[in-house]
Amino acid sequence: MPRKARISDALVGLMKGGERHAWTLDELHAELVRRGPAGDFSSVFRAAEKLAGDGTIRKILFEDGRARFELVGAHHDHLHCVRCARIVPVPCVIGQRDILALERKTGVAITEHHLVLNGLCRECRVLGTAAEARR
Amino acid sequence: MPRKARISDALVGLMKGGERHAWTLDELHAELVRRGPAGDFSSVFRAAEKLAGDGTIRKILFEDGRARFELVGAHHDHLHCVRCARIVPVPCVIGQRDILALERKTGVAITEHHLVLNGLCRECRVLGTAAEARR
DNA sequence: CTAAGTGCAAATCATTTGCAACCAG
DNA sequence: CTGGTTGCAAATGATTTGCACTTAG
Repeated sequence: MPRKARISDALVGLMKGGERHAWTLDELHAELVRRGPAGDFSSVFRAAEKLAGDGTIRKILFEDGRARFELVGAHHDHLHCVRCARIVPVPCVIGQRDILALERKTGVAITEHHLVLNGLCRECRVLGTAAEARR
Repeated sequence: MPRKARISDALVGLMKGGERHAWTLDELHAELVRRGPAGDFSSVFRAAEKLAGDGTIRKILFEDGRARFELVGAHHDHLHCVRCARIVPVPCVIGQRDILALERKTGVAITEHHLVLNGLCRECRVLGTAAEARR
């Protein structure tokens, strides 16, 4: 192994910090610049891609068209807060039973799922009303 | 209302044709060119955006990073076939009960969801094996 | 007339790639 | 040395926008 993967390590560090659950490349890069290790955007991109290849982190695409990265861990789904745009992990609401029933009914074979719930996170729910969120 | 929205009409026609469930802009444009009305790509884009604004169609983003448009109708979820890349509508497996339980448990407020199942559509399941799909 | 619809070219946005410079083992 | 890592610049790919032109009402 030649040269230390300073950016990769920093990324994992950030993500383990728990300040956010899912990070865009911009957020990762900005935070790296702010916190010190700096680094070029493309290096952040490559480090993230590599970590995703390793299986250390996972890349997910949301409706806003930007990819986000999160640490790989127990399966969970995501709430995309329409107010603060933050991604919040929530326990999975889809049962294996539901999947099996669907496979039987439709003839498809399912290997994984990706559920995004849109709404308000706990913090924003307190600040705004549900009606406001629908605007 | 000045001038007839020839492209918009053609798009709705295509989508009602049912040849596909969800269309990328490229697919819509290509089909328009092939079938006759032709039209510029940006016009297709604008017509689709407008229809989406109307509520006639819906825009969805998938993991491959391209937006797709589908007619608005009864709620359903989507199977993204990992073999033929086609989007297939499937009945929704998420119960209102599950959502309510999640809201109560986590304190979030959910207004809608977007579930993508990855796997094999019925046709591809016959051609390939599930093992092949996991590669 | 007049405003929505259209075409063409150019701009944007987020990513992705090419390539030369670097450096721990 | 060597091959993974980095920075900088330039290329992509999909989408979006600016602007002048067209045409149904």
